[in-house]
Amino acid sequence: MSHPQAAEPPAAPPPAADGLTPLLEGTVDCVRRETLAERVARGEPLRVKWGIDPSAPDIHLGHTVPMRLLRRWQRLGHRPVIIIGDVTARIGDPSGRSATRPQLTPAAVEANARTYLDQLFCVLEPAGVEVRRQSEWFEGFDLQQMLQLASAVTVAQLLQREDFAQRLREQRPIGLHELFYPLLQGYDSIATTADVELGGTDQLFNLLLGRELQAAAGQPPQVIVTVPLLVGLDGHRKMSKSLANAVGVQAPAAEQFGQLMSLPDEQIGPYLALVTDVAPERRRAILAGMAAGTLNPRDAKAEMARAVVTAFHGDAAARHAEAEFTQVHRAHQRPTALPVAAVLAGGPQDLRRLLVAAGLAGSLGEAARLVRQGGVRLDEVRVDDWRIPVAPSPGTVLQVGPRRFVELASADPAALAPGVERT
RNA sequence: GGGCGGGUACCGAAGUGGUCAAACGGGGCUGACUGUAGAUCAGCAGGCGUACGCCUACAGGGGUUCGAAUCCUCUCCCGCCCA
Repeated sequence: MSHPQAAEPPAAPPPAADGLTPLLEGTVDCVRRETLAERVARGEPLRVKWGIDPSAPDIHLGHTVPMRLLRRWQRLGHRPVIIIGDVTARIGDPSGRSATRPQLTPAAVEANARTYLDQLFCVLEPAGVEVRRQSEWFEGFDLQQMLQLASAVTVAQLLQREDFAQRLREQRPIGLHELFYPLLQGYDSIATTADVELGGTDQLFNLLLGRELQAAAGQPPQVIVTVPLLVGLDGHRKMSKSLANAVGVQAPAAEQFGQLMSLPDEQIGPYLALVTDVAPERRRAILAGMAAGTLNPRDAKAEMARAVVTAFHGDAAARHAEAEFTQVHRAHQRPTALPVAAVLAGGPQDLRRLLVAAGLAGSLGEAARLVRQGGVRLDEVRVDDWRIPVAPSPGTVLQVGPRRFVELASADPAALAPGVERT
């Protein structure tokens, strides 16, 4: 990553003589704070733009950092203008990436865009939100308009962007289409007459370019507000679906809880600040407790995880997820509900084939390896030789590793043993 | 159009005729330990066959050779320099 952003909770903002604290608390940069202060002082409801590319099916926790800020503005009387980047998603935002992204097909983008609409309102309140798609204005864009847009900036200007500059330096490819990304995003601000645009700190370049394009189009340039980037579960890189370090807002409660528990301890503070509503005093108490050694980081992390899961699934589901987690990972017991695999033939079977059929191994070789390494259990009893066929009865629990469980059932539906619970 | 350097497993990257199913790092997985799916330590890691073995794989095609990721050739793709 070219510019890893420590997602430290930002320092307390300066005393808010201009009354902007409620709008800017927890943010990183604000470009043209004076402009913002004036307009807010006049009581103007502002059009606050935030864009998201439907480049993956799920919105994740990282997206919710700007979304939560947007919600705050919304509650203070401003209008969220959400841009679904159904055109830029086909380019793939190269921000902060060191490689060209694969381009998505329009159909894939469309499918993702649909799922986003629901997910947005996991955080935002629907009333008064303006949701727009880029295709509304780019569908009819002609070459003339494209060239005119492109003439507003220079190549040198675009190449200042750190990820482009870095790739150029390292002699790695930069697709010409990628240079258009900031232009398109900037044009969105013109099309929606944005007064303010929010984004992660990695978006600063794009956001600033939006100001220039607006000015060139005769519009007052938008105010820019950036928020810290949320570090992913690996504890180092920005949360991103493609880095497989993301927590989906629609993931099941148990999965979210477990993923959050795998977060490195140093990120507990940033997560509390960025993706929970835990009060600042409580946050400080938690961090102080960990520093003093009086609070087990595991418990602090569990509190954070519970707060996050509660926001998406409610209190009961969050408590249940925590209880299950404790049961499986601390007490090393099976979870209360298990997936059922109808794979039993009724006689002795090759354990490897059972594992593959139950979806616990990808190949016979992998299955053999899991058994050899001692990772396979039948009803809690380790089985370490796959060459001896096994004949488990329906209801037996097949386990791989510490956290993958499957309840075995007969492959023949007619022979389903009575009393076997199907889920 | 010319010159040069590249394309290796999920990712990055070694290897430049046999001992290569391919070093090393990351990611993944298993075990031990534990405060968790965290940290640390150990190990595993193409597919099929219950050892020996076979098949597929080092951008793609063709070739040389007893034998090729490695040599030749054509094609495709990427980067740099020159035009």
